[in-house]
Amino acid sequence: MKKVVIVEDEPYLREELARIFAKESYAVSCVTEFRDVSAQIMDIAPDLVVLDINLPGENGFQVCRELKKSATFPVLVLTSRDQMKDELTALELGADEYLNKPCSKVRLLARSSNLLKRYEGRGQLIEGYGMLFDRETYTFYAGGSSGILPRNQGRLLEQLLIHRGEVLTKEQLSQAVWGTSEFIDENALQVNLTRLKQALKKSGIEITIEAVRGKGYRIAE
Amino acid sequence: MKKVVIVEDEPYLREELARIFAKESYAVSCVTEFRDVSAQIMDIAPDLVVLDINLPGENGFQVCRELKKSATFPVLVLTSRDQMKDELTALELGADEYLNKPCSKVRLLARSSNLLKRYEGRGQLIEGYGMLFDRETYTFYAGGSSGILPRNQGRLLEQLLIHRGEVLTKEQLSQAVWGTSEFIDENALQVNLTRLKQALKKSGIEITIEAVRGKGYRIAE
DNA sequence: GGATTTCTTACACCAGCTGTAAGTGTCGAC
DNA sequence: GTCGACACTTACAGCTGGTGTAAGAAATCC
Repeated sequence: MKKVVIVEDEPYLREELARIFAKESYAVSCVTEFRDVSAQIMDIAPDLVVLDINLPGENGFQVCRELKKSATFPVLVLTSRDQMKDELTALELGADEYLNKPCSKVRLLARSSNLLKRYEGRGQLIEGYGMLFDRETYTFYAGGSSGILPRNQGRLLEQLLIHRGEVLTKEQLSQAVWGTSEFIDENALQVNLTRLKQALKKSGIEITIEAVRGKGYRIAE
Repeated sequence: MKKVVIVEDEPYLREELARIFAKESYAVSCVTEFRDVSAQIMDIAPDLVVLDINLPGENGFQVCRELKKSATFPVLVLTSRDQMKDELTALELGADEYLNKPCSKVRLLARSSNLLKRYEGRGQLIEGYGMLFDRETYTFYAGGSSGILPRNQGRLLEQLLIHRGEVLTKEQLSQAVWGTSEFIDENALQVNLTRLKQALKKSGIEITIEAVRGKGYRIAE
């Protein structure tokens, strides 16, 4: 069953949308507290987000931008602002669909299921730094082509991407690669990191892994 | 530079569309002969197709369906038939976008570049039989998870998917896997096919490869 | 400048993909 | 039904590519 989150401040319309999706056997959640909306949504980890742009407190565009930074699900913008400018902005920010209110029930559902179909089977794909990365097979997509990382290098990149920005200790990385932090051969980790860096460079992926002396490693911004 | 193919029978509108895209630095091709349209398009191998539904001779829906069987590029349906039914049909067939004529220049371009952005960096992904298949790395996505096929099995599946429905001779398959049809060891091919079948079964992919006695192999419908 | 940390390179080991071979199963014509 | 041709299965040995180890070079810090 697909999970959909509805972000809409007008209570009547929110309930109406919830009913429409519930009737089609979606699991529906609604955002009713309009602070840290993107964090709330990420916690739910839905398969689809229906997002209004005119929100009290927060700006819908901002929410969209934040979601699209690391989201693995599509965002459908549904709004009564029928300015072409808004449509362009939303699409520019990476929204997957933009519909004007009022919107017929069938169209909304058709577009929704179209989006879901397109995102299907992409559950474990991480997005970022101009590339897609499959956590299961360690396949990456960048610049129109794709490649595969060996298991160890893949696990390292996976950790670095998930905790992008943060510094990861060698213990954490060892844990991720070998499943244990006992008797860590620091050198083995080191060698695998070097190999990962080479692989990324060779594939034209612009990710710089930097050492933080005495602390660990992180992706340089 | 992105290649776009325009399929539109009305000459004036066709030129207008061509101009719009050319101005935005797309490489534009137009279909003017409305027979075997999908084959013509596949030959061009564009990054985007703009497709009218009302065509002389051929049905636009049919073209869309055929393209989406093995296309690695998005299809934008642009038509003056403003029936909701048509929109649903097109989306159902896998069209990536559906716009009504007349459509503002900016909206058309915005939606186009949005589609291109979404398909960017996805390598050569083929869709079909409830799965996605990457022709470069032989990674497949099905039922929410993913896996990798070894080189030979991947090449076999690739050929079968591209020519789905058709019967492929052993010579064609040997050619695809080893680059030569000279001195074909039929047994080697046979073994690899068996391995492929096992791999597909193990991954829960519902593709049945059937032998056509004395002719070759094909995917059973 | 010396100590500590990080990085590079080379090498031998091993898993998994590969083709070969030999044997079994299945189909269709007579 | 029987026979021959074709299709399939299984086991095995070779090879490629990912892996950890080791030893030494480079970078960084005090």
